[in-house]
Amino acid sequence: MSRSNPRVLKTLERAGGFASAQEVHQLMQGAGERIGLTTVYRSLQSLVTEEKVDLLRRDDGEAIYRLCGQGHHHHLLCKVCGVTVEIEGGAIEKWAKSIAAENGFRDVGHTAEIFGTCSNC
Amino acid sequence: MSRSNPRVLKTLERAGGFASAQEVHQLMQGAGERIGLTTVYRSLQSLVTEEKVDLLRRDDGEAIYRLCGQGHHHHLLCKVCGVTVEIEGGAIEKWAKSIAAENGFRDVGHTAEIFGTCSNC
DNA sequence: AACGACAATGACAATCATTTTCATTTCTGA
DNA sequence: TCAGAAATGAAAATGATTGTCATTGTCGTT
Repeated sequence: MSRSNPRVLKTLERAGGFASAQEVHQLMQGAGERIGLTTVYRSLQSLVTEEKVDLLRRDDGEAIYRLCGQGHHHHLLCKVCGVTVEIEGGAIEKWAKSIAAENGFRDVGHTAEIFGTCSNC
Repeated sequence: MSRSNPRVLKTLERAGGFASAQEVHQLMQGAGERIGLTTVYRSLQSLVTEEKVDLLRRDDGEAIYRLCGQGHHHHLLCKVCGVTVEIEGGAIEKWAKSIAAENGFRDVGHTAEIFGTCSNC
């Protein structure tokens, strides 16, 4: 049931661990690999589900996929140059859990991102 | 040359200072205002340029617009029935500020959402 | 080898937010 | 009032992403 095509993962690595689905597809086509765009999308989705890859967004909303370390974390993003820093979210985890409990919610997840201007920009 | 229609800004305020272009448009239509989707988009773009409004992204890539300088809040969302609860984010504000400071970031903003299953579902 | 069940694939169509086009309407200043 | 600029919005275009579905590959069993 693992739809995460290893060739897609390889290509993402070759791309520097940071590319959009369309770019991964073009890279593979350019390298002579025969693969459909649909399959690239499906593989990337599986990789995200398996938490082997991170799903972020370009400024124009296009999805970009990035190799990342294991575990759940959050991002600090520079709006100017696009650099991202993975950060610990221990405080957030606790906050989300307690808020959810107060309101009787179950099976909770959360998202949190911080964005600003980094020291170089 | 100010294409930032004040009715759009008003509506964004009415929406709690946090909505997508499509939602703003629907709100205005629902309120009986005659306005085209194109104009809503153009107005929101201008508001972003004028830095009266912040442009963020939903998880699915849809653009969401947020009033700047506004004390904002966060949401607790039920994935089943869609009910949302506005929540206080004091802890998050502090967390975001300190993380940003540690990494030398300026002009920081953030997003945070919690989702799960509410007590009725 | 031949079969069947089922997962994987990909060409193509559909969806949906957003942008572009362009004709029409509204404003504004002389 | 009139001309030109700006604003508006309906409809078409765009582009990323998802859905459909027929075909192909894989694998365990006879």
